[in-house]
Amino acid sequence: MSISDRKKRILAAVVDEYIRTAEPVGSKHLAENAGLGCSSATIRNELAELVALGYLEQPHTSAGRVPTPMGYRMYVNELMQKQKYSLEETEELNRKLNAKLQELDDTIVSVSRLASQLTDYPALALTAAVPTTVKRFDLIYVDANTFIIVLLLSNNSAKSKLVHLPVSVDQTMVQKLSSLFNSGFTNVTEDAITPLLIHSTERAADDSMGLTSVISAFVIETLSEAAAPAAFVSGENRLLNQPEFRDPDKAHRLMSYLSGGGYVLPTGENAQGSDEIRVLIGPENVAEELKDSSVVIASYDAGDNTRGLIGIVGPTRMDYSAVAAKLSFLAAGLSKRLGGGEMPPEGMHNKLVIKEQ
Amino acid sequence: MSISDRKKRILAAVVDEYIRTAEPVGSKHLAENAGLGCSSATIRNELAELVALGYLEQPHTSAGRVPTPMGYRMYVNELMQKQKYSLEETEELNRKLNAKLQELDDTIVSVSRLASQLTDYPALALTAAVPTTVKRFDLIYVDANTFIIVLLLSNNSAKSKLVHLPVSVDQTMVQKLSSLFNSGFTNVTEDAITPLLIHSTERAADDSMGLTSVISAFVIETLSEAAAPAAFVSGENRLLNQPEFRDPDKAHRLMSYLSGGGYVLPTGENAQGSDEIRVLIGPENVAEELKDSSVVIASYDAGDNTRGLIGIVGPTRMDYSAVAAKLSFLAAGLSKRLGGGEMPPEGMHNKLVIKEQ
DNA sequence: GTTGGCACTCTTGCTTTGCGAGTGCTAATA
DNA sequence: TATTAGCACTCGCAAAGCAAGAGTGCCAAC
Repeated sequence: MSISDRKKRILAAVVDEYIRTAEPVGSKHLAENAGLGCSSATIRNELAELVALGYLEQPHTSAGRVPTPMGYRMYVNELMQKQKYSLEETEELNRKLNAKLQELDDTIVSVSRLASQLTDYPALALTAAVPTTVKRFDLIYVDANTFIIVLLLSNNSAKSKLVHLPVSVDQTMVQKLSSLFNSGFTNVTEDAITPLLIHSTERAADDSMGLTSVISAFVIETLSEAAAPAAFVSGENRLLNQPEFRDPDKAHRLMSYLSGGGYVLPTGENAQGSDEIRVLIGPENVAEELKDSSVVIASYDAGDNTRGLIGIVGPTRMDYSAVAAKLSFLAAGLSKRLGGGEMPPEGMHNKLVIKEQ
Repeated sequence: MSISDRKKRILAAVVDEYIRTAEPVGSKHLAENAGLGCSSATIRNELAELVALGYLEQPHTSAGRVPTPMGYRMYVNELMQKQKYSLEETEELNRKLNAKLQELDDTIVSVSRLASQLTDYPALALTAAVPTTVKRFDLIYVDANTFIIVLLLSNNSAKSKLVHLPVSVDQTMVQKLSSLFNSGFTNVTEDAITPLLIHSTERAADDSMGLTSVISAFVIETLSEAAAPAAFVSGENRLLNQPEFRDPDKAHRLMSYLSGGGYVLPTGENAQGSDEIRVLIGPENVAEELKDSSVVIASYDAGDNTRGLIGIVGPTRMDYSAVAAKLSFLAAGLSKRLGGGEMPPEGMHNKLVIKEQ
């Protein structure tokens, strides 16, 4: 069912104002400031209907109106003004992003931190879950008691570990193991590495010192670590900036839920989705702890046809527009760095596609 | 100046009770519950003197007494009952610690997390600052455009990085570089790797493709990363459990200070100190943000004659005794794992040495 | 030096009260 | 029929007032 154009304008004005001030907004204020061209009485009538329709509610008789989750939904889907960044702002963002992206290793962590900084809400990041394999093995003989395992992974990273042994190994044994692992343990995922395989390798190498199991343990650990989607949370404490979290108990509940890990982000169905931003408003969230918060999620191309997620948590009274724009920008930046994606061309990254849940 | 024995007993009772309840404690309550064997009137006289001496204060006339930082200091130095763990408790702690220590990599992070969990205060960890060098270089030739750099560091860890090149290199060049780096870049600290050294290596290798600079950049980055003392904070949000941080602004201030990094821990002078626990009470802290909080710090043996720090932040009304015991236990566990230290024998790890600041 | 007693102080929580914001309704108007 | 002005009404909120209770300081007696 559609609602009149004027109702939409009024609803948008209410949401905008409420986002700004966190105070219920009244008819008089709208008449004076929203430029709707009608009197407060008219607006009152419209507001009453919007309440009846479920888009707004009043905390109590004779307070102003406050958006319901349904009201936010409508706002996000249809009414919200898309943020446009000026050239300078784009450059500023790019500068910040690039500064973060310098630090190679934990790109996602630092981008999530940046997201939190930019939005002043807590941020979450979920790395893509990619089935990973070992592409190549190297064992570097250091001395009789020491060698280094080097794994080249299918996600194009190299992992290494120094192994110290109580017994001595000779160089030929190291070479034998190296070639055995290269033939038997490459290009298979973690679950293909069975105790059976390990055992047969051990026999083939004539290894009585447990080297085989040390190496395979490292392989298994590395693969599972690389494959598991890791979750990061940053800036939890920014919640305390929001008036709706002035109650320390409430804040604490959500914060400990957040630092418990990012189960917040729906891990499924992020395979396809492209540049769209997903918004989960209040009760749309599955987790009980999030029932009166909102989550905004962007997904990024993590390479290998996989996608990771980056998101923001805040009160339902969230600046959806600004948050969506920023996340979209960051996700594009991540995609560019990690996947085959491209930064959206100048002035285009504001073309957000908001997908209804 | 020393104070009477009874005053000490009263002071201890006040601090204990205040730690427990966070409420100012009155004379009547002490007379009834502290087992001091004298009447409330007597206690009132003593309390008045303790106030005059600066160990206690009253928030306002006719409220109970509250310890001053000086009062806490006295408590920590002389009065506090050392926590003793029963056999079961020791085992429980050991079990938890060992569970954490399984996860190899970020031992310190997980121990700091455990510390926060156990104490219900935010925890900090600072890894030891060790000048690190490369002991050995390996370059693994993967294909014409790809090779892996493997560094064996003086702290007995191996670091690796996959390098992808736009141009092709032949295997002999990789070998040449490998031997050059092994002779020129090993056993020197980061600051010995000058642009001059890099440049001369580049010429010696006849490298026109910038391989030398890629490799040396990785070396420098790895060394500085390994050498820099990293700081971790966990469980900031537990602050919100403390009544003194019910004011969201206050909590927020401290929390963002904390997540800004662990500049909280005095990094210097941790070289020698052994099993002692250091306590910084309120204004004894240098950082403005900590002036009405307390910090408890234990140091652990991180091997190579270096020591790291692990600490707890909380209100001055902190359960010093419990915190000190737990930190001491964890530090001993870390020392055992990382350094040459030993777990204190059964029933001995309660022998805390509290060092005055 | 210790204790019981007592008047005094000051916080805290509760209830009361007045105010103002904002509404809903009605009647007049375009 | 849609809009507007006017007005009475409701309700939350903050200031004010009040009673209770906790704790003190002091004094006189032991």
